[in-house]
Amino acid sequence: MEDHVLTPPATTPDEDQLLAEMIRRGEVTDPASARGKLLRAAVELFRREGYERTTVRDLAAAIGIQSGSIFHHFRSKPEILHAVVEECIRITTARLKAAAALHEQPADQLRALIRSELEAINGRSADALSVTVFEWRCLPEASQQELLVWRREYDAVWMDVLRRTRPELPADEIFVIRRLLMGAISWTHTWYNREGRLDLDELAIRIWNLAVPGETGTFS
Amino acid sequence: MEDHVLTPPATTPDEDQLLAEMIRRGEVTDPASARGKLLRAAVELFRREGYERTTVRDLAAAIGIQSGSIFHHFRSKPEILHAVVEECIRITTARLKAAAALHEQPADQLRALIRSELEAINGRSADALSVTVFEWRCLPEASQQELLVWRREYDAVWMDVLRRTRPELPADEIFVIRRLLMGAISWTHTWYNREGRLDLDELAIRIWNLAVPGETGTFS
DNA sequence: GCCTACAAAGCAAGCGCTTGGTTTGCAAAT
DNA sequence: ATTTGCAAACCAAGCGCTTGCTTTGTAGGC
Repeated sequence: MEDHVLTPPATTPDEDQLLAEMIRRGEVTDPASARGKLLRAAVELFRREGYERTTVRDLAAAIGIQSGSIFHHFRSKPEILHAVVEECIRITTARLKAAAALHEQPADQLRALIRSELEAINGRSADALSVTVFEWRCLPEASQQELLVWRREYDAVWMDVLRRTRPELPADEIFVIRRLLMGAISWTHTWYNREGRLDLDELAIRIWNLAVPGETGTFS
Repeated sequence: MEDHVLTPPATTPDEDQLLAEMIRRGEVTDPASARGKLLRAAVELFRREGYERTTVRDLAAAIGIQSGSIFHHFRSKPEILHAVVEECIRITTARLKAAAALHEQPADQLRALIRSELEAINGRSADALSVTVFEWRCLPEASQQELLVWRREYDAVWMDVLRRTRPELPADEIFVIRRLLMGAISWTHTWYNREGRLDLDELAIRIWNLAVPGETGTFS
C-alpha cells in the first residue's frame, strides 16, 4: 500500500482486491455462498422496494428457494437488514481508509476521501449504501446502537483529515464543513449519472474546491 | 410585498400570513377541519415511523376515531400520503416564490432561496418535507407523475435565480451547482440544531458563499 | 449416521378496507 | 318555537388477504 517505488500512487484503491481480502479474513460474507446470494438479493430488493415492502417471500423467490428456508440462514427479517447494513459500513470504511492511505498530504487525502465517498454512493455498492441510509430507521433500536459504533469510526477518518487540511479553523467550523460536504456528496445519488459527461474524478475536484480555497477557490 | 417605503424589506417572508391566504383560497386544507387534523397526524406518524409502518389504526387512534372512519375522509391509504406530499410542495413552493420576491438583485434573491429552503427543512414544516422526500417512492406511480409537475415548478424558481446570479456559467454548470447546494441544504436536517449557536441566517450565508464567490469567496 | 440445506404446509397476527347502522349539526318547513 | 329532513361524521364488527415465522419431513454429501 506504501510501495510507491514499484507502483505509482493511484487516485483510487483497488476495490476488488480489498474486498477479496476482507472475505478471506471473514469480515464480510462470501457472495458465492448461499448467505451471500441472499444478502445480495436483499440489497437489491430493499433498495428498489424498501425494506418494509419487501417480503420474505419476495426474497426467497429472488434466489429460488422457499420462504421458510430463509430462516435457516437468518433468525428473523430484521437480522437480514442488520447484516446488509453492517457489511456495507465495514466495506465502505475499509475503502475510505485505503483511499486516505494512498496519499501523504492532507489536501490530497481529502480529495481521495471525497472521491471514495462519491464512489461508494454512485459506484457498484451504491445500492447497499442507499439501503443503509434510507432503511436505517427500520432497524431495531439495539441494532442501531451496535452499528453506530462502526459509523463513528467512519466519521473519525473524515474529521482527522479535515482538521489537518484546515488547521486554522476551529473544531465547530470543521464540523459544519464536513456536514455540508457530506450533504453535497450524498445527494449526488439522486441526480448523478455515470453515463453522462461529468466523470467522478472531475466531480470530486469540484467538491474539493469548496472545502479547500487556495488555488482555484470556487466552482467552475 | 413591494412597499419598501413603509416596511423595510424582510429577510424572510411572513409564513403564517402566507399560509392563511392559501387556506382561504382553498389551496391547502384548513388544519382546524377533521381532514386537516388527520393530515397533521399523518405527517407526524409518517415521519417518525415511516409510511409503511404506520397503519390506518395508528392514524385513527392519533386523532381519536375508529380506523374505519378514516375512509370517510380518504378513499385509500395512498391517497393520504398523496395529500400530505401535495400540500407540502404547494406550501414550500409558495414560500420560495415569496422569498425571491422580497429582493431585486439576483444574488440577494439567491440568499433568500437558500434561507427559505433551510427554513423548510429545519423549520416548523420540516416533518412534512421529510415525508415528501423519504416516502416519495411509496407513492403510486400515477401520484408521482402528477406531483412531479409541482416539483418542476419549484426547481424552475431556483434555476432562474441561479442563471441570473452567475450569467457567465453554462447551463450544465448551473445544474451541478444547484444539485450540490440542494444536497448541502437537505442534509442539514440530519445534523442542524436550532437550539445550537449557529443560526439559520448565518448558515444560509455560509452556503451562499459557496455559490457566489465574489466578496468573501469561501467558508469561514 | 449425522449435519447441512432445503421443501411443503400451515399458523397466528395484523393488514387495508367494507359494511350497516348510529350520532350529530344545522337549516328549512311548519 | 318546534319539528322535520338530511348529509356529514363516526362507530362496531369483521372480511379477505398477506405477513413473518414455525414445524415437520427429507435428499444428499461427508
